[in-house]
Amino acid sequence: MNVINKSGAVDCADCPIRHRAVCARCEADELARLEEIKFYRSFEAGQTILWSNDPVDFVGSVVSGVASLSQTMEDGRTQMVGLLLPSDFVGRPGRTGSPYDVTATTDVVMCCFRRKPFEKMMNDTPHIAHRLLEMTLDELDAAREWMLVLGRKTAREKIASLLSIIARRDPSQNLSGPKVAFDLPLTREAMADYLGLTLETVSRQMSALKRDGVIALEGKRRVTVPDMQTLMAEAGDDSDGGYLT
Amino acid sequence: MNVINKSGAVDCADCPIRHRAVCARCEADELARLEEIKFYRSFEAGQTILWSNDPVDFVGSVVSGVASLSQTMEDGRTQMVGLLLPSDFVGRPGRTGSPYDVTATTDVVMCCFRRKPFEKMMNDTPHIAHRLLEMTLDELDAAREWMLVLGRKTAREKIASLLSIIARRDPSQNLSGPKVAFDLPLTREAMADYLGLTLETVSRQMSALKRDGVIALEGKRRVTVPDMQTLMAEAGDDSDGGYLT
DNA sequence: AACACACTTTGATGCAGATCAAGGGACACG
DNA sequence: CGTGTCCCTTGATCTGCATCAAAGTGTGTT
Repeated sequence: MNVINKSGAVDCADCPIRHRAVCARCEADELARLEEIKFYRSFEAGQTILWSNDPVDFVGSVVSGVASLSQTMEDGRTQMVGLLLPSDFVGRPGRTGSPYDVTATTDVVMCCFRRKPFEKMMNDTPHIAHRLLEMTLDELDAAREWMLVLGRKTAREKIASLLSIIARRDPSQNLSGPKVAFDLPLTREAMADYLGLTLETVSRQMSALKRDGVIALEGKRRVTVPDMQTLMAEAGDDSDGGYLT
Repeated sequence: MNVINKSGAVDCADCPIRHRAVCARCEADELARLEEIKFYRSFEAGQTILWSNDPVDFVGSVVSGVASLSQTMEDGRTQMVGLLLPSDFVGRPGRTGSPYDVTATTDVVMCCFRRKPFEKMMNDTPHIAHRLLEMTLDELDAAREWMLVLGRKTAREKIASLLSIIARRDPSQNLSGPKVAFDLPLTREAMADYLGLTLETVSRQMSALKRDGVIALEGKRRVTVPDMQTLMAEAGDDSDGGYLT
């Protein structure tokens, strides 16, 4: 089912997510302890990383790629409830399973820790627990921002909001100029599941934003945003970055 | 604007939320330190507890009553993003403001801690930080469950979901029998803001659930649920409590 | 008792997005 | 080279909820 990453053990010091993941605050000796309980796993695009309520014996961080958390009702309606980008954490210390399905939407590499020793370390060292609290509070804020999108925004605003978020979190951006370009890591259907729409509506609104010059498309996935301010205005967000009063 | 609670200092040992709030895990000496930095504040129904992005110098717990977190767009559309019941925590250590408006929906009493000393205590004693992490993870799960409601459920299912949640969290329930009764702490408009609907739709669906015998109403606010299983089926949730596989 | 005010209900109509349906482009594979 | 599989786009129609409008209920005030 899952392929052990061929690159094998990477030194934490060289890790691309070293300064943003749950281990960001760890000292050298703490990293050494983490190295002992860590292992890498790779997942191909489309693979399920874990099923809701299935017990698992690890927690971990996304090192590269994009994964998604989703919930499905009995009749098949599904809602994505989180997008996991590099450095995001998977699993909940103290629980043996996730209430959501976790799926790789692109190829994904994860840095996993065996659950029991990880929980022990959380109790021993405050750095990990503090960082996890900080990350969880950030995720809660993101989830609440998303509730506004789901509950009150129009289809066009929803699409613009999703594109803004992806653009903002894309590491390959130089945010100096207003112009921005990136690859969508999601199919139209995944976008629909994230936005509470149908894939047809997503497609139509993408076409509309393109027709209106808010975005440009090369192929299906490559998106260019000529002016980020315009996109954010379409999203219904505060016109500025939103941090000035 | 705000009235200091006449009851003055309550002994933590007698506090009604002692075992569920952020202080749940504290030892006697830690409680003593908290007592030194705590104070009570009361708010009347409808009062704003704090405005989004306004700096505040305290964090705290809801002791009694119900408050709500909400976000508002420039054009006035608003979405409630959290319901704060007794024991829930308000504020984020390390930040001076909340990104949401916090409003009292009923009369509310809060147990507040001055920010700086509280943050210091979080660093000194792991009990508070651990409890806060646990509570934040629970809130994140609740927010994600709500995303499914907002994104994928019909108006009728949304109403049934809200009623289920309020019934489940109401402390005055004996959950032995299938029959349950409670007072709605929310106006139709507040329900609409929570569910991403208009107040007219909320009213219509309440009437429909009543007509169909799923709920009974005495006055506008008192709700009786003859059979909790039926209500949960209407909410589109797994027929059981949802914890058996 | 009469009125004001806040909240709720109900009815009539319109529209955004869902649903149903068909077809197009890119890529893999025999 | 043809065929299958994914993914995406576009069109036609339908429908659930929003919107606009009016009237009902309960509570406090004078």
